[in-house]
Amino acid sequence: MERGITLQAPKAGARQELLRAALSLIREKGYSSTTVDELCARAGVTKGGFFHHFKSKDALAVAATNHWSQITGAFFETAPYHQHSDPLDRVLGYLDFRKVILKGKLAEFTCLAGTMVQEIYATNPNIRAACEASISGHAAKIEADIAEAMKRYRIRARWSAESLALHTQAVLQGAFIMAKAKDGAATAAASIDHLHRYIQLLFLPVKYQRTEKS
Amino acid sequence: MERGITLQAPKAGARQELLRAALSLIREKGYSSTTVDELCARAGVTKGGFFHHFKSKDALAVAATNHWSQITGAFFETAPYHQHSDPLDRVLGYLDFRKVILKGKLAEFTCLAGTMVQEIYATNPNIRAACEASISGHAAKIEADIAEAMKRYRIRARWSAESLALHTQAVLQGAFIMAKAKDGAATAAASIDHLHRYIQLLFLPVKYQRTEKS
DNA sequence: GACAACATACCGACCGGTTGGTATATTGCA
DNA sequence: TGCAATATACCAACCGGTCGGTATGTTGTC
Repeated sequence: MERGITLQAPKAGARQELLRAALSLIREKGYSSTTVDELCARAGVTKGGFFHHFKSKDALAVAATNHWSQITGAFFETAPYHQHSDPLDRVLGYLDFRKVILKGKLAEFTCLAGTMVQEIYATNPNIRAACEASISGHAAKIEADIAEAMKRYRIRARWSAESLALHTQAVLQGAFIMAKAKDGAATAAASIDHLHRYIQLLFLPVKYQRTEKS
Repeated sequence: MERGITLQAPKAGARQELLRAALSLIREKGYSSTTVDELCARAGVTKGGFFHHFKSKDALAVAATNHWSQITGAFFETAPYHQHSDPLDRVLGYLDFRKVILKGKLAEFTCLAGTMVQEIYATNPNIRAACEASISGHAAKIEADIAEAMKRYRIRARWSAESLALHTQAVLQGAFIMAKAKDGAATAAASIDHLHRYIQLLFLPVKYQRTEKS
């Protein structure tokens, strides 16, 4: 009896709530300056609950990164740019979409994996591997569209679909750093524009090149 | 009396040695997980020495970032690509040079400001400002060459020299993240290649476009 | 269907070690 | 003598992690 009214209830279970807390806190202040107590407080979970679900703070980081891959995977999967039949339009539409996303606080559009890997690449192989999987996994989705576009437009070039896909991720990660340094997304948006223009130039048939004033 | 043999002596003074230690340690493991004791140990300085020269760990971070700006400023100032008389060659030569630099351990070619800003952008305005100044200051050098190249080749475009210069920095910062995630510089080098190709495409006169198979 | 046995989820006080920082010598040079 | 530079000893707060314990299922057995 007394079903009990749970104050600041972990609606989705303590584990899910801890993962959610990890995503926001780590994106705000990085991994190592995020404390377990902070994570517990934001998740509405006690310390005992934390270590019941995760054997260490590092283990949570790995789980949070995998969770991040899932969340973002689903997010981009349902994004509107997938409707284009032309694969090149999908690639360019992806970039447009990423530009539209640059709204609100920095921690809301920034990448968990890119933020974390900077701090832990040399000290925590497990987290690093999870970050690598997250970034490469996302790049693979774009790579598929790029490869299809190369086939359709009969592009034979020195660069590969894979390297261009990874380059898009590098530009985005770099754009996030610039946004953090400049405390605003304007430079990041401009960088995405440059990348957009680059890909257009790579795919534009010769006869059309330069006609639109770069 | 007892002059004492100073083991691992700070040859260049404690302050300089602490700055040097900060550059290497922060690039290896990030800012917040670098401890004052570690910094002292690597610099061969005691804790009292540390707080004699810097009033806090944060103050050291600001000083180290400014020191970083100086070091890198001097380093690129004397790099060989400045010898080109054509400003576009200097811009492209800069990128070639950055690619050549990608040697050794990750912490040896990675950017201090880009690494640190990710962790502290929301929590430490002073350090963030120092990082911003470092990155923007470096970009300004490249911007000058880009602007000169635009004038010489009579480029009138939607993008500005400033935005392209900042884009080069975004690409480099992103490339560093990819290098850390992938634990190797190959992807970073490929990304610089893409940027190199982009700038060539932007500046290539119409008649030559596409003849070199992108 | 009752009850013992076990598993899962969660709690919060507590621990040993670490952290950034301070207080207080000691040294060496102008 | 005076002052900058360096060293030693120490602190209080904080950190990740442990531990004994409770409440609530779930399962197997007769």
